[in-house]
Amino acid sequence: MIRISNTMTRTKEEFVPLTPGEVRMYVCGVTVYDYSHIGHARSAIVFDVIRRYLTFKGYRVTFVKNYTDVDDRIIRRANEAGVSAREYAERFIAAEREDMASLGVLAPDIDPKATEHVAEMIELVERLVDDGHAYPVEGDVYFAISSFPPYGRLSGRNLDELLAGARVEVDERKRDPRDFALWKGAKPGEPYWDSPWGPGRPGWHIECSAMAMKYLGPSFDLHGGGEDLIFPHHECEIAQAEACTGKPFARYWAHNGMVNMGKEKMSKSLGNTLNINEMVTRHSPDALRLWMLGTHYRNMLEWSEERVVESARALERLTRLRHDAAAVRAGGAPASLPPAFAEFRPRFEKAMDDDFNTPQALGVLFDFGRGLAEARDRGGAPAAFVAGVDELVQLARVLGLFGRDAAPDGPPPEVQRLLAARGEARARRDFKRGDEIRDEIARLGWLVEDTPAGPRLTPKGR
RNA sequence: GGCGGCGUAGCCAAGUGGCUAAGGCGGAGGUCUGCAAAACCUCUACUCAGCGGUUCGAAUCCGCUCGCCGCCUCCA
Repeated sequence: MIRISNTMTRTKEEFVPLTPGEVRMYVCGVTVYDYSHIGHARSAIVFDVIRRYLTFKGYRVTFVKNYTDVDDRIIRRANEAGVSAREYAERFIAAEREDMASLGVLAPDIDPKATEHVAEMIELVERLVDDGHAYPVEGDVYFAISSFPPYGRLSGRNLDELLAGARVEVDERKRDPRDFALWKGAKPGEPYWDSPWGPGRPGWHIECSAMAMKYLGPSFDLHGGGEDLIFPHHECEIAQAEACTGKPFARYWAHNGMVNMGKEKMSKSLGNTLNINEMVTRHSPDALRLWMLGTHYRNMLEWSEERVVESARALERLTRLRHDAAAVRAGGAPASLPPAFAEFRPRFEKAMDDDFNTPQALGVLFDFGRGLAEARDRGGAPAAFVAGVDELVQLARVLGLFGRDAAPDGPPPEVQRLLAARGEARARRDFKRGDEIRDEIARLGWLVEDTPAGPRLTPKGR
């Protein structure tokens, strides 16, 4: 049984999908006006892991993640750059896809763009207007908050507090200052679509309601995103969707914590971001992922290059096991998982079942790793060791780690030649020469270690 | 001001009523080695921000205090 923290109820609840054996989930993607940063990476990795785990548990998962490709900032920056908004957005959509692939994040089943669903949004707005939930004013359309009493439930605020809040913008044309835009009339120089209210473009919130319902139906299982989207974005999504269909929108709401730079949230508006494309040149995707998953997804995570380096170091112990297993795999017949290693999968699942507790799940993996290393050093049954490593890798892959095969490239002939020469020198007990050759091999990028079974070559930086 | 969250070892971080307070990094000692590296073993929080309270029993529940963060505006 999977339990999940539901932002809507603020409790951990048993996860029961609407259709047995099937999960439909929607996650809010990025607004594509700049490169994606570490904060976006966290959200992506968190929901990637949730998706992978649900799949691992046997659910048929449909995963939708959108692109917001029309927005004030896209338009402004595209104008500055002298290209169309569409062209500008496409550039960053391509970059985002590359970034996600480089992080080992699985592509969504569907990744709809807002601009390709304007018709659905117009239809949704029309229905809201017809039903008295929305009203047009001079080419704009606003959602009438007073027509939807549950507004504020997700974020835990009541309508009076919102009014009292100092930062509600005053717009005389709105009936109520808390009303929000569903449709924005086009200003000169802006891209637009024709609508019953004149040329314009959709508001931000409406796109997610429209696309989620188009691909997942009026009611679906899990809606995710960063916790900074709870209000107003997700609140508005609910209002639009439920006012329109009269059906409950998402059953469970999951929100990931922010990545902080120092004490402050990393965000594009604060200008303190670290882009993914730069980070993946400095750190392996697995190190970044291990670092992120070492903190529960709902907690704040402070950026620290040192922590990532530590994670890379921790990872090496497990990576070593993979290499060692690969080295002996060729030898014997495959074995089934020995009983000594049977405890780890249930422990792993127990951790993950409890609101996707990746820090605890990783603890299990490291315990497993210790057990395997011990078995390896004891000698004995290599096939059992290999079977154990296979199990470990399977579990790690549920977290998106070890996506690439261990099969290392063999050492180049030059390195092999040097290794043989070193062996001869050492046999003569000419350790000085041996050490020189070891340094030479190191310069070629390979680490030499002497084990009871002979020298072992490992490519550096793995 | 309103709403939500956090404060656990040198650092990071699980644990949210009762076995020895996970795991990672770092540190100390040991085994192995020509040396090294790696690996393995042992040790590294009598204590969970502070103070009260509830309870047979609390890091875990309640209250207060202190410190920090997020949202209330675009934001993953």
